[in-house]
Parts: sequence; C-alpha cells; structure tokens
Amino acid sequence: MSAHSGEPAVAAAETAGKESGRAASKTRLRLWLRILKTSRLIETEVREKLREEFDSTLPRFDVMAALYRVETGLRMSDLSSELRVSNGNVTGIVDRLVSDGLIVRVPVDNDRRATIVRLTNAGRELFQRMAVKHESWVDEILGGLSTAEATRLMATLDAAVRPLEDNESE
Amino acid sequence: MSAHSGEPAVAAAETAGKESGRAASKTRLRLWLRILKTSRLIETEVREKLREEFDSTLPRFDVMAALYRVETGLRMSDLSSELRVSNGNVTGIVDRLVSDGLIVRVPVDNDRRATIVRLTNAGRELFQRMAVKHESWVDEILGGLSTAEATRLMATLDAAVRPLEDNESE
DNA sequence: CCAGAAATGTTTAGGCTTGAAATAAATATC
DNA sequence: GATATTTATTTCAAGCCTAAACATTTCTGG
Repeated sequence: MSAHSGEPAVAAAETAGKESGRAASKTRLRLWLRILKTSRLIETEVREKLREEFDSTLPRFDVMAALYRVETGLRMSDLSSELRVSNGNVTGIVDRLVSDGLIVRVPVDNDRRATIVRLTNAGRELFQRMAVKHESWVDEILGGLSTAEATRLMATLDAAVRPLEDNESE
Repeated sequence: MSAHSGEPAVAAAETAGKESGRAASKTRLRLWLRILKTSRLIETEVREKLREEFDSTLPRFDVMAALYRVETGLRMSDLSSELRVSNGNVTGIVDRLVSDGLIVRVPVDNDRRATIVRLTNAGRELFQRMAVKHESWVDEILGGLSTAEATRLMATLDAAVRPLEDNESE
C-alpha cells in the first residue's frame, strides 16, 4: 500500500454529532496513509539491517522475541495468537528456526496434540545480540523525537484504535 | 512483528545533548512497536474487507489506485518506485490484474524495453467503487479521532521520520 | 462408554515480497 | 560501427502469509 484514495466518499449530507462529514473522512484517510507509510518506512529499514547483519528476518525475530520473554516456552497456538499471525504461518517459521538450531519443539505432557517451542541456548544468545542492535536501529530512526513527543504520540495512537482492540490480549 | 524488545541496549553512559540515554531509547522502541501494531491492526481490517467485499487484495488496490491517479498510465518502473516495492513484485500483481481485465499493458513508442500499464474501463469503474468503501472503512476505524487530533498526529508522524524520507518522491 | 463438538497443529493452494540473475533494448565511448 | 554500460522488465528461488481442509486428540453430555 502506499497512496491510494480516489474519490469523495459519503456524498450524502451529515448531521453533526461527534465528527463526521466529508472533510473529516478525508482527513482520517490521509492519516491512515501516513501511518502506513511511516510504518513501512521503519519496517523496511529494520528488515534490511536484520538481513545484512544477521542474515535473518523480521518474522524470525518476532518469534524469538516472544520466546525470549517466556523461558519455559510457548505452545504453537500461544505463539500464533501472541504474534497475531495464522497457525500455519508459525509452523513454517518455527520449522526453519528449528532447523537452524535456534529453537526446539518439545511435547506437552498432558496433551498429545500440543507442542511447546523453546529457545535453545544458541537461540537465546543470538537473540540478545539482535535485540541490542534492534533497539539501537530504532533509536536512530526515531531519534528526532523527544521522549515527550514519543509518549504523546503513543497515547494518541492508542486512543485512535482502542475500539478495535477488544479481541487483543496484551 | 508484534512485541519484541528484550534487553537494555546502550549500557554506556550518555552525555545529554539532545535526548539520548537508555530511557529515551526504550521509549522510542515502545513507540515503534505501537506504530507497528496500529498499522497492522488497520491493515488487517482493510485487507479482510477487501477480500470479503471485492475478492481483492491490498496490493491490487494499491496498483489500481496509482493508475487511477494517472489516466494515461504508468510504466512498470514508475509503478514500482511509486509503490516502493520491487520490480518483480509489480510484474506479478500486474499479470493478475491484466488477466482479470482490469488493466492493460501497452507498448511505449520510443522505447521497446518499456511498457505502460493503464486501467481499463472495467478497472476504473471497479476502483471507484472500492475507493468509496475503502474510505468508509478507514473512517469507521479511525472515527474516534477528531479532525484536530488526526491532523496533529499526522504532523508528528511526519516529523518522526522526515530524516528518512530524503530518498522519496511524493 | 460413546458420539459429537472443540481444540491443536500441519498441510495445501494461492498470492505477496524480496534480492539476484537473466534478457533485451537503448545509450555512451572509443 | 563495435564494444561496454546503463536501463527496463521479467524470471527465479526462497520465504512470508492467509484461509481452508485435514488429522489427531481431548472434552462434553448423554
């Protein structure tokens, strides 16, 4: 996605209520495009660094980050719901991390359907190094923002989509 | 990506200058995660609607949006630089849109290497309908924000990554 | 106990995405 | 004019991603 939009949308008149109307709608559309652009910009940067410096990817990093936080490991389903990606997706990423020796699958005692996934020592050690770099990349990219600005931005973003987050855990 | 982070980062002492230091770094990292989360949330929503209501995808929508803005069409390379995706990526998306009759490839007179891609009437008509819906989805998702808030948010996001945007066109 | 429902993971088909290699055409250099 | 470089696009290999279909296993209510 990048910059779409196209035509007016709700041509009909709007009363007033909170804040509807064509102008507001257009502004929100522009905001969304800006959010997306910003996100992609940073994401591309991080992805590239991850590839260059660690020959790794963002999804791999995300899986490792989730596992890093829970030393005892996570079930596949916990992993996919925490990362908010599909089950089958996690299967593939985990397969590759396993074959790289960074994580292991271990069976669950009471439930023969389930599997727990855990970082190996090598995985834990690698992730630590990646996390340090990751933080410094982001710090550099967003370095133009003061802590106050960053905090305010977070709060507003939070408010922007709170209604959508009922189905979330964190 | 979802929620990583991991460890302190720059353990070394920081002087003062503008605003560095561990706390600031952590705050920026959290901001990045928030931006990403917000973006993914909206993106997932839009993607799902696009699929349900038009049996289409975001990349297809993006290509059509870019072409909608330029009636005379765009060359493949313009398209990929405008959307900021790789050349080969555009080739695939365009292939599918062509086989759906929504766009056409036409040769360029002076340059037999190049191709221009243009919306067909069917494509133009479909995109108009999609754009109307798209705007209304976004309006609904971000409806909790006033125009003033949205405008302020845009400005801050803009400032946040301006240093990164030297290599951009728009 | 046992049949149906629910939960856990994997597989599959289709599409998106990238970086790198391959083509082919245009341009610059000698 | 022949060679080398650059430009425009496609192809390829690998990985990411989803929804849907599938196989197992567990749970639930008779």
